[in-house]
Amino acid sequence: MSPSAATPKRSGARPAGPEVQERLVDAAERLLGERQVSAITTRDIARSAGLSDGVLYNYFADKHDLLVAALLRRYGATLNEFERDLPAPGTASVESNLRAYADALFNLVDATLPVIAGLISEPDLLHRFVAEIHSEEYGMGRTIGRVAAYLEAEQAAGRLGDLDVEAAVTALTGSVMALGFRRMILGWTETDIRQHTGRIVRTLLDGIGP
Amino acid sequence: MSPSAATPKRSGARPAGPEVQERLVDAAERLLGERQVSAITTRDIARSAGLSDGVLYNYFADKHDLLVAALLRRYGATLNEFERDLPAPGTASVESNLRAYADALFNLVDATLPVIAGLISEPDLLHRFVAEIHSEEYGMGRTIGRVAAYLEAEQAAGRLGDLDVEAAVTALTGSVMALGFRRMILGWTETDIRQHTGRIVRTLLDGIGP
Amino acid sequence: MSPSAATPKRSGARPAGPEVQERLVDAAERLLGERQVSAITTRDIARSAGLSDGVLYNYFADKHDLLVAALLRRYGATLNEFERDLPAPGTASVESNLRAYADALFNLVDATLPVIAGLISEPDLLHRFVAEIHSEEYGMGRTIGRVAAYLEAEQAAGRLGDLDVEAAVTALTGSVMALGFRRMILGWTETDIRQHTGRIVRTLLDGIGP
Amino acid sequence: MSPSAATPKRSGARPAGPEVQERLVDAAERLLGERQVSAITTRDIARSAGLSDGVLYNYFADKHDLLVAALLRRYGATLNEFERDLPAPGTASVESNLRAYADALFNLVDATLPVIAGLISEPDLLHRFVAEIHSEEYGMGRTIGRVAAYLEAEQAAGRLGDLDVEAAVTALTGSVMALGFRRMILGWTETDIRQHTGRIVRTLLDGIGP
DNA sequence: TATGAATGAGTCTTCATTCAT
DNA sequence: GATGAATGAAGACTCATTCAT
Repeated sequence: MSPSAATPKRSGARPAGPEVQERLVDAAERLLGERQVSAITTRDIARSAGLSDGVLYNYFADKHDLLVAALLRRYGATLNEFERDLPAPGTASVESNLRAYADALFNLVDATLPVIAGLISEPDLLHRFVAEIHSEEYGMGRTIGRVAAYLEAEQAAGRLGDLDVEAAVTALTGSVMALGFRRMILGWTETDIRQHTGRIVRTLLDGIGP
Repeated sequence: MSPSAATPKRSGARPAGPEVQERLVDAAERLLGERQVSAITTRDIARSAGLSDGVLYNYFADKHDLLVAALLRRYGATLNEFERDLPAPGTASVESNLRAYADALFNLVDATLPVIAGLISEPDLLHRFVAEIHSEEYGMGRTIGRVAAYLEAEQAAGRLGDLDVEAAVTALTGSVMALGFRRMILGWTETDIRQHTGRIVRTLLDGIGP
Repeated sequence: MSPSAATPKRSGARPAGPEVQERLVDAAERLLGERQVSAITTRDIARSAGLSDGVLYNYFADKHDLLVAALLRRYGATLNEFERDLPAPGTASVESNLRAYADALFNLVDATLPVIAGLISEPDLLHRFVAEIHSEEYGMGRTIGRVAAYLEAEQAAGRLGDLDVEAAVTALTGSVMALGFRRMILGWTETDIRQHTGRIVRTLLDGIGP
Repeated sequence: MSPSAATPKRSGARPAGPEVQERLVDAAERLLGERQVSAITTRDIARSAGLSDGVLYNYFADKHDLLVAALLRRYGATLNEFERDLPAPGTASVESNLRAYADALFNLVDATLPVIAGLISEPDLLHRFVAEIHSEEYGMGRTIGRVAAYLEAEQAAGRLGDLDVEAAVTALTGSVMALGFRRMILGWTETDIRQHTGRIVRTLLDGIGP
């Protein structure tokens, strides 16, 4: 006969390990990786954190508040991941470096897009998230900054032409976003994607003019 | 006999004007422009159409069925809008033409992105929509096809270099998508955008290589 | 996109064939044979009769009224079926005759039980049906009467002992009802049943006393 | 966050008394005695238990789950009732013992029939109930087993003839079921019934053969 | 401070019944 | 008389949030 009535089991010891607040964010972050924001319930989070349904309200104003925290951490981690192993200007060839950048950007987009997308259907959440992101040093700016810095360095080193850095960054990141959408909506595979990034980098380098 | 027993209280006149089915789609489409898919309830639609709660089920299998219809119409209209006034190959300059294409693509993205994004958190709806879109002559293919056709024509006419059409299309549409996101998330204005498309087109034409 | 809006198609000619009332009852009776009473909607009936949703209310007070009519007809037909081919007293052997009666009773029960059962969950319907049945010459009485008459005749002819006819009838019909339940709930097959009726008849004839 | 947003308005004291789960089953069981299964709504149960609409889902998978629990308890109680005070083989006279059995069986049938009948129009519920019943030691088998055991013992003791136990059990239980139907449908009184059981037992003992 | 049972508004969906045409 | 679109009450179920313990 289903669940059963749980008699308040005062388990004596308080939950060991990391702070409750952190465990909640951990759990939320984990769930964020598994399903859509809108499919995550407060109970899911509590269960996943091994905590009770109500604690959440001792540390966060409401569900969204917790979710924003998790979103932020998740995004930060993804960003760190992105920044690891980016090739330095001047090394190898510009083309292979740009390909590495494109691949890294794709990973970033691939990890971020579903979350952003999920957020869009929760306007309130989205707003809080964006506000939070701007007040921190996260944000589009940071990513874009890295790409821009690389391009500028290569340009200074004469390995690139006289370019409009901002536009070039937009073109590169945008192309990669388009691929992310195709993967999400049309079901493209990693191989489809990887092959495409190479061609995009070539096209950007050569230009399409006569 | 369970669920029913509602006496239709004829509230004066029978709802005049366009067919009910159409009014429902109208209402849904209108709401789609105002809020996220997930925030639209069947009651909202009925109220907004000036009809009763249940009508919807006389014309559509379920809520999603109606929503897909609205989505399709909205998307179709946007697509038609996009295709109107695209410059013909060979006319004016390639650069100004590409700028026109970029602007049109931005409008398309700007109108579509929020919807697509909203759909992502409703897998069922997304699937039905994508299926429907592919079975019609809508779809990414149609847009991309137009851009590709233009590029090929200009290339054949010698007004463009020896380009990788598919990659070029991805770069162009992707860049525009990136702008769409900035508008959506960072609140960029139309002017910010318009100015940027010009620079992107230039960059694509010239390439960033040395 | 689902059903579609039907513009009132005044089809000119009025529905040909039997009276509308009768066609409704026909349809209802047909559906009664296919599903539970509670799963039959007025729309189902109208569709099945090839008539419009509303006509029903021109001939019957409400849905139940129509259903009772259908139930009555169905029951009457089943009863006629039962009475056809019953062996006459004095022919063949008493045992084979009783077996024939038992089989016929089983068919009656098998056809009636699900309907009765379905009715039980619609108290209102059940009451109207029972009232109607009593005011007609249908009813348990008629069936029981036939069995009783047979037993009395055989008894008068000396082919049966000095029996309590009413109790004997109850035992026979009841046994058969028990089989009906087993079929319905435990999924017994016709063969299981047929074999059992023979043993029951034997037992009734011989008695279980020492 | 779509569906929710209800502020738990603590209506004074937390519901005192027995466990909530039990109160729900109590309420459901009570309602089962008052109306047909199909006429019981989740809200009815909650109201009747003095609890809020949603609690039910904290303890049961769905409405049917709760209903099956109530059904099971009701049936179990009825079964225990039945088994209490059944005469032992060898005591008193076989006839009076059989009459005691018949009366007990009638009580069982009288309490069970409406429920079983009600279940028939709820196939899903019926299946879950039957499955549950078979997996336990309830079930037709248990009742039938008791009657069969009695008959076999008396037969071994020479107080009954050489009988077909299974058929005899069917005849006895069936007769009693027939009485149950008459009570339910024709409104027979307890006295009508009691008098009839005696005659049925006599008839079964003596047989109707010449 | 943590617990987790209880709350109840809100969601989608069904269908008997009415009535303008 | 016949049509069938429209009505809207009612049903099962979900889940963010509160608060006595």
